[in-house]
Amino acid sequence: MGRSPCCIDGNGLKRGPWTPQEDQKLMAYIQKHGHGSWPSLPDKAGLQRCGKSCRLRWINYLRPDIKRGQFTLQEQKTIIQLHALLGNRWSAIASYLPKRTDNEIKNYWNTHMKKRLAMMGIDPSTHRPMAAPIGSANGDHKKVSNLTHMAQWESARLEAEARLVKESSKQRQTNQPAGLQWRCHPTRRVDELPRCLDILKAWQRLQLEALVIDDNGNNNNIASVRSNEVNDCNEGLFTKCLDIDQPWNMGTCSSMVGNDDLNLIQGFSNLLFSGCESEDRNDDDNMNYWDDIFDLVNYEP
DNA sequence: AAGTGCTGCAACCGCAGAATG
DNA sequence: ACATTCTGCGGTTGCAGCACT
Repeated sequence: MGRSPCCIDGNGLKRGPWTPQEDQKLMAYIQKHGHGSWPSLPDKAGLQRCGKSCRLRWINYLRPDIKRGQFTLQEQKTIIQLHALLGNRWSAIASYLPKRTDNEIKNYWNTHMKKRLAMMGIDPSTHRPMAAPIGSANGDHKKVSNLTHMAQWESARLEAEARLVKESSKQRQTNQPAGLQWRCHPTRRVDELPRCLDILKAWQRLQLEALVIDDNGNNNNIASVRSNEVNDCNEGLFTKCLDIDQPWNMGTCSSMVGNDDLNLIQGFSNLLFSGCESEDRNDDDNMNYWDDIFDLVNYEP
């Protein structure tokens, strides 16, 4: 049953790092003939490697449409968000990051992002606050409470994000021009980017800044202040969304985004929490939903 | 300069499911 | 229906290069 490993020791096949000559042979062959059947490729290409090794080398390194090097902030955000939604399904995550391979994303997650989230007191596997965040004293209830609210807000935001990703995916499947997720509105132009996205971006930027500073370990005080700002603002937003009678944390939120945007945030976050799942809605409902969003976007105090 | 420990990443391994005969 | 092969995936390992002592 099953099958034996294709690269067992002593079968004459080479293992370990690829040489430039081997890379050249593999690239030349695939560019001329395509990869075809991987198991038969090494013989045809004159390589002393197993097909599996050739496939891996091509997919993870030699393919011409691969982007290498530092992950951008946007890519890092996307990875965090998709990991929260999809878990360790690296190939699925990679499908949303053009030109990045699942192996590269997996490595990046394991070597960089897991540590950063852990430093923030967030469990990298569940994306929820850990019971005892690293660096905090026992019984630091205020911090844990903030993190809980942060996680709740993040969860709601991810839900919205997931919906947008889904819409975006549908869009791609119908061969319409790909692009930003907000283009899923049937009649809106690409350049009509919603202002409410700025709020989410501001939130994400603050969070990432705190993350980066935390990671360097050079300026933990600033990171702490930043995190608290974000948490306070999230707490205000979240409370407002859940209970309209709760006092709105005007001070902290206006310090972050300015008074002019408060109604915008209120409206947007209310929409996020107003049962905007589109599964059971028809096209008209969806159209109205997006119109509401864009009305908010165009809100001018 | 030499030794040691750590980090990042390319490559490997084993498994599951699809495809094929 | 079953055995075998192929493909793709996620977890893990090994090593080169770097930082530190």
